[in-house]
Amino acid sequence: MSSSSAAPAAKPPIRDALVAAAFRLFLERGYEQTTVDDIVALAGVGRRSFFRYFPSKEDVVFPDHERCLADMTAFLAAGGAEHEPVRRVCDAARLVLRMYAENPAFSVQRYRLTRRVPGLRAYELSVVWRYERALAEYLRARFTGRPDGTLRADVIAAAVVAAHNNALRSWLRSDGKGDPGAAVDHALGYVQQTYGRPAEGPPAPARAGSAAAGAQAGRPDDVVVLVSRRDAPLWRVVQELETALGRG
Amino acid sequence: MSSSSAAPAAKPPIRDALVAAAFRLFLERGYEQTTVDDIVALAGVGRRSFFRYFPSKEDVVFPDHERCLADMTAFLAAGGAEHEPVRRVCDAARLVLRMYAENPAFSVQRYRLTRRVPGLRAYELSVVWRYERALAEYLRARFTGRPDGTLRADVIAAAVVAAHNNALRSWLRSDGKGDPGAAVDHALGYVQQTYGRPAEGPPAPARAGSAAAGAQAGRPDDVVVLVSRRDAPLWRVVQELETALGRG
DNA sequence: GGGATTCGTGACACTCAGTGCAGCGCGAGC
DNA sequence: GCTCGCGCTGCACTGAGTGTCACGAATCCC
Repeated sequence: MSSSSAAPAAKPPIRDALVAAAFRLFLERGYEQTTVDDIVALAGVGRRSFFRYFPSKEDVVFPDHERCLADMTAFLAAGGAEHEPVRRVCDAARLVLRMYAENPAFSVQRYRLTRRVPGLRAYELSVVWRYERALAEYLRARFTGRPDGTLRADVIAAAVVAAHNNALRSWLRSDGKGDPGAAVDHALGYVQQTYGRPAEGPPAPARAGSAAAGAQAGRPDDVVVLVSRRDAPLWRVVQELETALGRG
Repeated sequence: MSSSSAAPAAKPPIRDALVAAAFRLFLERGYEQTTVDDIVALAGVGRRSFFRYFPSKEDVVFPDHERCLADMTAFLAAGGAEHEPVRRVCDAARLVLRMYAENPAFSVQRYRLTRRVPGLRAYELSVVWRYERALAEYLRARFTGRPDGTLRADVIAAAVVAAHNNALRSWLRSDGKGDPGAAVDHALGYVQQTYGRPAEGPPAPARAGSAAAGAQAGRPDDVVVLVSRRDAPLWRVVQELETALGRG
């Protein structure tokens, strides 16, 4: 997937032009110092068109969250009861990370913007809240009948979002260097270990005694679970890890 | 009510008049159907005075959150290290409940309002976010030095807020009947039982990030579970492993 | 006690986000 | 060719939020 080129049917070039013009100006002179008229002037379109593509000025800063949210709800709706629920919502959260990781430079710029501008921060909160609600609703459905179903669902959803954001933000603060996936996996692993029951129904795919390796299927959420004794020498663990990953 | 007389030191009767007029109109004809001019006309003050007391139209709906937030930060700053941190933030969360419980009728009306109006919901999110940040900052300070200090702090703060809100909202949905304190205690008890160590003088010995491990004694859970993405770079996995083991 | 100061308030003017509406170009179909 | 539909534009309007100035009352200083 080379990003741009080709694309015989880039349906809205005007939308992209608006995003590009907006970010150019936002970074140049700041968000609040830039009016919608400035943006449309630079993009070369009419002012009314801006609001046809984005319901508000804030929306242009998060042009793909709506799609990502739809992806997440679809992902949760599709996956039935085959997987352990906590693991499922963790995987759903990884979809958000993937969107951020697709454009590291863009994500970092946006992060700096949202940190400085209170209005954008508030907007981002409402976006995050919708993700959290999607996760919570899924968990509520899976937890119906349990003693504290909705409470557990809400708390776990909040924990997943907080862990995801903790790792994501630390990656964004480091200017998008390194692998955000590992950090998010680590953070979500913490939550999963806290709330997830080890196995249920059909067990999670990759389990093993000393090291696990489901080899096949390059699914993006393909993870490895390594179990080791705490007092094992580090070099031994690493060696085992290499074997499990099939590298080295 | 002979209004005038009495009240030797009701410092801002005008502020209260604005809140009263605003809620009267909001409930009568809706939030967005009410303009600031309508409010100031009913309150009998100039339009400019409204924005002197409330920075925005949304703020008039949450007239006491600023004070409550100040109370919470003071509470957290005052209480030193005598108490167990998780219990401390749970107690801090109860301050918010107390504020809601002081005026049940008002709280219920406001809840119905914020549920219907997206703009108010977004504003409330930003308020809740500030509470959560206060709790998280406190926990971060208490967790400095621990393996995943900031991660744990953020996750626990989010869990506390989610549990609190779960109970609070269920109370608000029931029109403020019953005792909200009991429900919130139950919800916070769940979080406290999940994250809080039963008692502590000196900090807990060794806990690992993605791994559970009481350090000493050949307890059967004295193992490390590492969850990682299959395609993560090896050096990153090793780094994570070191963190989890508490070495490095 | 009288004049200067300060502070809270009101009134006017202005910017800018967001919306409704009417017109205009442009490709598709009968 | 004419029309229908669609997307874009321009224009006018509402309403939130801000800067500024004028007025009145309480205060302070002499």
